Amino acid sequence: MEVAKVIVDVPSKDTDRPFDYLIPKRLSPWVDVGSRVGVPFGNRTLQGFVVSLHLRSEVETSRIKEIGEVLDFSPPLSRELVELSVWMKERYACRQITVLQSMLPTALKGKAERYVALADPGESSVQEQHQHGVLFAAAPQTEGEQRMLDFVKQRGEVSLEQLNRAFPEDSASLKALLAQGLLREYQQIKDKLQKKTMKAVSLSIGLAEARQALESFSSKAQRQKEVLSYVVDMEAFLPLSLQEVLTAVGVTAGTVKALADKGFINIQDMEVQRDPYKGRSFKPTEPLTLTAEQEHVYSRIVRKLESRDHGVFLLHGVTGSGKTEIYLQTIQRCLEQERQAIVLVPEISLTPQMVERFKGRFGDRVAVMHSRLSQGERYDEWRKINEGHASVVVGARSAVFAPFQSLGLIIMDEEHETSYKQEETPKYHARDVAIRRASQAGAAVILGSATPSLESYFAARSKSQEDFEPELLEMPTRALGNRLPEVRIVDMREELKDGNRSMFSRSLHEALAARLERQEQSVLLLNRRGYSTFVMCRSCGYVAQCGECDISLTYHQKANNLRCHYCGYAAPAPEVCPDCGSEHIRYFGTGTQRVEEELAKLFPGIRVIRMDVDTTTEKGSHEKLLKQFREKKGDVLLGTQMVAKGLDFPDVTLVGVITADSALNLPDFRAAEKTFQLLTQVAGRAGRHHLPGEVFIQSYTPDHYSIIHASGHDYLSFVKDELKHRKALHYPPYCRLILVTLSHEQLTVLVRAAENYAGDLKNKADRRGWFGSLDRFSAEALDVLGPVASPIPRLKNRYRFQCMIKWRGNMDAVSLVRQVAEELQEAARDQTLQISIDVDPQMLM
DNA sequence: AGCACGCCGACT
DNA sequence: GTCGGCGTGCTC
Repeated sequence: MEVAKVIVDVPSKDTDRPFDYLIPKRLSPWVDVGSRVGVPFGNRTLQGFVVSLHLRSEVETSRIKEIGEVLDFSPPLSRELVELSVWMKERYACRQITVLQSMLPTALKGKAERYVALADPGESSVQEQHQHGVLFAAAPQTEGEQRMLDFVKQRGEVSLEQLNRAFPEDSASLKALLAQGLLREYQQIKDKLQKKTMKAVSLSIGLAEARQALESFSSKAQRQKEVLSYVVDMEAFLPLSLQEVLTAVGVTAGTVKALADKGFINIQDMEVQRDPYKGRSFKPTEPLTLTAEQEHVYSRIVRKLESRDHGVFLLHGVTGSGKTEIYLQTIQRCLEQERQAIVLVPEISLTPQMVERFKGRFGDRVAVMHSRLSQGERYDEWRKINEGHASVVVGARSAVFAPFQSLGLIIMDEEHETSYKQEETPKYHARDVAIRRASQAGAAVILGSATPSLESYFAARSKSQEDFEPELLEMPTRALGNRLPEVRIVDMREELKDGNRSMFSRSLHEALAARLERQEQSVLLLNRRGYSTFVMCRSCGYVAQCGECDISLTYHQKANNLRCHYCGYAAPAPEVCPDCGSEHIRYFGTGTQRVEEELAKLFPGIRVIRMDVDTTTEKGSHEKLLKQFREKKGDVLLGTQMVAKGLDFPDVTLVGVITADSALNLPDFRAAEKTFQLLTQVAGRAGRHHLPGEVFIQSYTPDHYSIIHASGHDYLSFVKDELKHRKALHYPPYCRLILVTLSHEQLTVLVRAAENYAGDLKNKADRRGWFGSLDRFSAEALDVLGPVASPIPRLKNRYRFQCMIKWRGNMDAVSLVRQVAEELQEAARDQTLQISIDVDPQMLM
């Protein structure tokens, strides 16, 4: 193996291909596919990933450089993941380096740092000396140079940054020393984050000796004596963290340091594994006896596991049917085969409760990964997996890249959740990546949901030519045998007609009152999406908007300001209309804060726990609020979607949805599906245990099929109705979508570019015989819609236009769309024209 | 993405 | 005459 192909850390079109590097002998044992390396590129040093090894290169020998350094003891990526990155780059039309980078914790995103060190004595600039005609030993010319040279000599090597700090404004000396060949400069990749270390205290003398020493302390060093006495007392727990000693004894670090200087104790840096769940104990659990229904499902999956073949299951189980127990027991089988398992969970439902179920069954072998962890914590969990100390990972989207060596099972809970789609590049869908990865590894996939996405369900049912055909497993009954709660739809138009202008219908009001009386708990859901509080002047119609993004500003009561949700712009809330000066400026929209106020008015003394983006920004606050509610410190849990996800409260007997249809009117073809999923999910929240539950859905469009079927817990009927709509309007699952968004600072330039794009694409597709209406009965078809202004027409001072591509068949639509985009960018010769491609978009607004 | 190379304006 | 503007092209 002489040559390595390396993808370097430059995310641009021209560099999105492997570059060849020689592997120097000294590094060859460390270089493998998946290695992270530092390589010279142009005149700088970059991080890169080895994607393949070869005996020779096609590139002219004189141009090839050597790999500079290998950055890890063992490759952070496996061959399997490198292969997966190639697939992802093509499928999602993005750069391979962005994919590779997103497979690793950000701590491993190294950047080059420049260093200065003494030059090797033999290599001093002999050449220059001869040019001067005399041979002389190179020596510093000025006092400044001498001082700098001594500085470097003392330290061995100094980062350029450090040197500049020590000798500000003296780049002349550095330049001279480099030119004379006394110093040399080089670059090294430095990781963003190091392993965490901790100051640890331990005894440096024997225990008996220490006890004796305690007697002889002078009265002047009483504090030191206390410290030593504490350390002796805690002898069984050595080494102690310095921090712990300081707080326990109540002294400063100086005191402990003095004690160390006297030779009684020593203080060292110790590497610590950050365990975010440290200090929490998890009650071990035993496998439960499966019901007949669960047993059936379980054995189907296990048979697949035993075969070690790839297979996908769609597990459609109603809330409470015991899907989690299926997960746990199939993982158990997987581990018995010496294979590992990934459990994907939507970010929002990755609560301690959730983690507990897995830690309880599999203990320390479980690693947890989610965005609430700090960068360092995530790195530690990742290392735990990479070093083979964990064999189960529970995590959000990106856990699909967990570095397991022999993966046996990937479970995706709440399969329909939109958060599985990453909205930043690479814009991948974890479901599709999971299936791809599993097929490479010969692993099984379980997609679990009470309300599977139409795409997955359709694929499972129709055995279509889609790229995956999950086997459908049904679990229609609740494991504990209790009934699904009764759901009542309340027609809010009737309420209004009868003069009730409150946001609570009379029946929900009554039901709430009854719960308060019986001291049972309630959950209230406000689906605020697309319904945020905005500011409008009733006199002139002025609406406060963000000047950069053309988006209505949202009112935040706590800070009393207006904010743009897209770019973060904030301005103080006006008291009079900035346009006409009128005082009739009003804040519109029903936010959780307003509901909370109204509740307090209607039910004095009511204890409301409010959960929304505003109250859950702090780390851990989400969990804290839920814990409070579980401990019955609140009568009502009020919140946005996040209260709907996977929560399980025994004493909740009432669930109220304040406005069911606020999401229904959004310009999104999945609006009905999302409404159905949300309602079904909240409906499942009530009465999971001994107490019967009741659900109220308030709506202004109570006849809508998504609301009616959700109230009947009738997934199949919903699917039937929804598929009819999708088919008629040519939407997934009857075709696939690609959303292309173009943006530019100047509207006219943008419009022309967008029109060119759509035109070029149509022409190219036509030439290949693909272009045509999806109406026509043909296996392959591609339609281009637009260009139109994006639902967010301006963002961060850039106008945005989009084209929607609908297509079906086995064609490579993505690469066509990408190719046309690249050609347009090339032709436009305009760096400021941006084109972004979203394959299988989830967010259309 | 950077960074060098390269060809035209306002200054010592 | 030179310093420097940023357009274009390359990086194994």
